[in-house]
Amino acid sequence: MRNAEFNRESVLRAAMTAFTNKGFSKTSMQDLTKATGLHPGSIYCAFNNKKGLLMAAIEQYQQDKSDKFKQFFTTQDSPLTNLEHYLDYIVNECASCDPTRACLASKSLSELGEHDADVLAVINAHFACWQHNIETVIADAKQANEITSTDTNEQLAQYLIMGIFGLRTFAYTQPQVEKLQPLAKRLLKGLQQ
Amino acid sequence: MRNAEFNRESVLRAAMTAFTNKGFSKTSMQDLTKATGLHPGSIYCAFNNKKGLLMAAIEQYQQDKSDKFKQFFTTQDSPLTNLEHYLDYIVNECASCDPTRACLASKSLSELGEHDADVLAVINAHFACWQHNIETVIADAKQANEITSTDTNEQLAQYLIMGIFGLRTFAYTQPQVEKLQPLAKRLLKGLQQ
DNA sequence: GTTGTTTTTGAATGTTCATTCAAAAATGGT
DNA sequence: ACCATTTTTGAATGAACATTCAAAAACAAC
Repeated sequence: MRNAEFNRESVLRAAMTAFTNKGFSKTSMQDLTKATGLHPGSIYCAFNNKKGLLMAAIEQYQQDKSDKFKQFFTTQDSPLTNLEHYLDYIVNECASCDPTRACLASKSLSELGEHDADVLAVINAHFACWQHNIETVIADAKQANEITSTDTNEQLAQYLIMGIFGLRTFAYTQPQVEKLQPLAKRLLKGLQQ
Repeated sequence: MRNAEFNRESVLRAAMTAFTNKGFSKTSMQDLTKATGLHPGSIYCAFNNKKGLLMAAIEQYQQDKSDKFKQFFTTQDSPLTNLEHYLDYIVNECASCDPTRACLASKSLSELGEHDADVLAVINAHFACWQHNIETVIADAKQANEITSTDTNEQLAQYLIMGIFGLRTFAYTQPQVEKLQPLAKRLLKGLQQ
């Protein structure tokens, strides 16, 4: 017996960054060995192949994003206030020049989702987790009478997810905070109808 | 002197489909020669290289989409009715299994936009054209008192574009019409606030 | 019909890439 | 301390790829 030397999480976060930067195809194994500090053989031993590393990275991404999400919604403020702060955070993320501002899941979905069922499954799991987290927040907001819509939590959560998808794509072409902010505000208002 | 034998538009539409299917990186020159019917040398003679063919294809895409758009808004119905029909069309497109349901511009943006200024310029031109077309429609709708918002046409157009971006991405993961339809309706309602 | 120019053809080129593998090193169990 | 097992190492492999190029064919102009 012998345990792997490397730290799995930090390797996966390095891979996450690399994949988010260049996309799956354009990220070479050489890029990945450089980013993770692992030699090719180690990567293949631990993750099977390049695709396996991507899938593991997306799973880590899900975990990290879910943790971050919950940070925003375990405060003493009201659900809707938290949601505003969450959207502010996303707007600033979109407007930043940090290469990690892109969503690894959306990017991988666009690149591979239609042609690779394995990757699609991991991505769908991520979005299902996200949707579930949002549904919980919406339920809380309804209970607090901050949302009075008669639509299901599922529908409202999907609307918000759609909006954030759109915000992210929009920001690729026009990343100015002063343009993104009003879009986010209008999105939030849409929850109330 | 000698004129090229091939029909430029149909070659570009074939390339469009190929690129939309697999993305830029995964579409090989072999794929492209098969799809277009041109030999490698001819492609390089006419478009410089693979990237040149992509850019020309995106320009053709802009033309085709703009034409299609205008079809929807040269009717005897009111602007807002036309807009509804337009969104219905997009919803059905998103829900279909046609590989061309993806947007070549968004897909290329996600894959190359951050790393290639040439491609980004062509994509930005496409979206600017689209935004301009939508602004015109919104101006018409305001004039017909179908939209009373005090926001600028630009802001409202950007909101709609963001929404359609989001709808498209959302449809990758949940392509059922019955889920997309309500999202589109809510999007339209958002124009009125 | 001849000439000059351009396109077409498709095999050849050289690079880049994901993956493999066998040897070496490291570790946990006893 | 020793064995069994696993990981690490990094050069080697073979396939896939974008691009080039020189010869051939097609055309327009006259």
